Amino acid sequence: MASQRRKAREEFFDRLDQLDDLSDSETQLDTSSGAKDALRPDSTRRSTRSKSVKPSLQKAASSPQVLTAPVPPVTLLPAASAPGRPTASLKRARSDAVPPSSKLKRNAKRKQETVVPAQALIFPPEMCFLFVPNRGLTSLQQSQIDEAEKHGARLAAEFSKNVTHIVVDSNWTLSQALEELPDKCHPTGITMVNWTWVVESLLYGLRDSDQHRFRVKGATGTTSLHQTSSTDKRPAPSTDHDLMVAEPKQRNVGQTTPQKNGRAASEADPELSRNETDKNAQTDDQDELDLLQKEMDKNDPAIEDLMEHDPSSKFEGNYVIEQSSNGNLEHGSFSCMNKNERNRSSSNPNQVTIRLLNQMAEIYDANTADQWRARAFKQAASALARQKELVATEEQAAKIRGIGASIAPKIEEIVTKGRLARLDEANNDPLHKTRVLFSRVYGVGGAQAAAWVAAGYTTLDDLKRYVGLTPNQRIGIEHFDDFETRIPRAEVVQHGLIVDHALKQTDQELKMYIGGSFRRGSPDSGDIDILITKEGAGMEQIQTVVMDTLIPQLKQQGFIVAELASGHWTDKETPSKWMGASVLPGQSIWRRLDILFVPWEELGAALIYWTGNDFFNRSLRLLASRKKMRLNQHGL
DNA sequence: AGGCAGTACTG
DNA sequence: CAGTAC
DNA sequence: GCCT
Repeated sequence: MASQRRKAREEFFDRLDQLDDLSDSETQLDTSSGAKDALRPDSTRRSTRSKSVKPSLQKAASSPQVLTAPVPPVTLLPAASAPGRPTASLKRARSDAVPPSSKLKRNAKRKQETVVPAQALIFPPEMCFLFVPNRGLTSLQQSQIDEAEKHGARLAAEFSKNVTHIVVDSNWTLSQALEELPDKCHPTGITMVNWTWVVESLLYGLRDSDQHRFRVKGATGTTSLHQTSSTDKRPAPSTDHDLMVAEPKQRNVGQTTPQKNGRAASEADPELSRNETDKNAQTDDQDELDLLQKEMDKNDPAIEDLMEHDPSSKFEGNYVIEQSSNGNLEHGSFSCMNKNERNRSSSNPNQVTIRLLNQMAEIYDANTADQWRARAFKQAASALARQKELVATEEQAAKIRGIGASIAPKIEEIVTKGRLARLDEANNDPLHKTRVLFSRVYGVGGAQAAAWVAAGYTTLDDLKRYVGLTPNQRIGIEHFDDFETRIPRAEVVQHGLIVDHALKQTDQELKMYIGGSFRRGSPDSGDIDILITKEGAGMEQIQTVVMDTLIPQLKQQGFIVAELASGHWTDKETPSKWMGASVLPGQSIWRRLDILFVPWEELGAALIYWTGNDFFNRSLRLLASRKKMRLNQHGL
């Protein structure tokens, strides 16, 4: 029995290995494949969590290390450099060597590494930074500069010929920055970047400075002030595949990624379905990012090495056998088996339809009894998001998986009339609208919203006066707009840095990962998910450190402004997460922050879960359950 | 007709 | 436990 | 509401 189960699990992983082949070294799929070895060893350990690690778990326990091995550890966020492209790293680990091509590059760094032991050189020695301003810095900025220095940054006290990079406070404009510089200085040929560039480089390795998000406010990118990035790329051309995250999605829009069976690919982002602002995302970054990607692929032979060493090929046989013995599990039924589909958001011709369908979903979502109908609308919308052509007729629509007899005509209606009667109907019903509004409050669902509407409340202000609010709901109302505002990627990084900074003061060995849509490469996120782990540590240990030290410290410094849920100890269970809100210094907008306590052995499963997206997770779990297994955030 | 992911936290 | 969130 |  036990061996059967093990075998079944092996097969499951073989399928995941197979996915490596389908996956495109970006987003969810490689996360799962990279994490799978960590996941593999034990599923029952939850009950034995506090016991010592069994020998069979060694692989799991060491897996993140293995993943990290080929790249120099980044001290600021040590773990960050590992699993971003787990597929790649895993493959490298399996072939037991750094690919020759990247060996060369890394050897070039060896010298400095001995000078700065245990530190990864991020900034090559020829770079010299002038920070603007360089006085009156916040302590956070100061610590970031220190960190940069530890990673090879040379700092200039004032402007000189040696300066290669001028790093400007992200809130400063170009003209403000220029005022800080000596009159005569005309920084031609000097790269001007904003603070984010340094921060992201610290986190993920040297970033290409020639990207929009690193541009100094008010700079036009092509001025003489903004040198091209070629000099940046030379010293460390391959840093990108050390990322813990996918690059922002839009970059690959131009790439064609043929589907296995003509059918559309993965489900859409939750972001996509929940928030249409996503869809207007930076078109202007696309070309740039696309070019960057091509450039990197071209410049980085390591990528080809990885392809050659692709281990998935050896599982081909298994895959075929399994398929024939499991006819039901037709490949196309599981979105988690599909390659990530890019080319959705901005360029999708079905945008209007998608938006309206998602509004339908939101309406049904506000009604607990209609959760499945809501789910169907969301899935239909995400199916449309994968279409490359406009779906205009009922017949076209009905052919798409996930769109059936009821939604298909609605799609035609939307395309021909530009509106959906059923939706207008709901929107014209004030009670309906109010219910939807209320259910958007954090801590309020369909049941509560309906009850309040029934009780005659009509506005959020009404609710504020209502005494029966839970503390969380009150926060949800007070910060209704805050929590609905998307968080730019750069700000997610800032939150991560602050947490990491506090973390390091507590225990150098604590590691953190930013998960969620950030990890999938989204240009913005709805909330911030931070996983905290430590080699060899169990849930209790992480929980204790975080709750006793980290959270209080972050509260004290005014970063954490609210606690929404922090769990409680029971006989058997250790709290596994903390949920709350944080604010960046000098800002006022509250952000939803989740901190997850991840036992070292569960890192693989946790990364799968907390990278998502939702549809991917649900699909993968469904697949597991069809195979008589269960997948959750702790393991398989 | 029955399933649709699986778990954690609050009150 | 129901409701809510992830 | 869709799929099996």
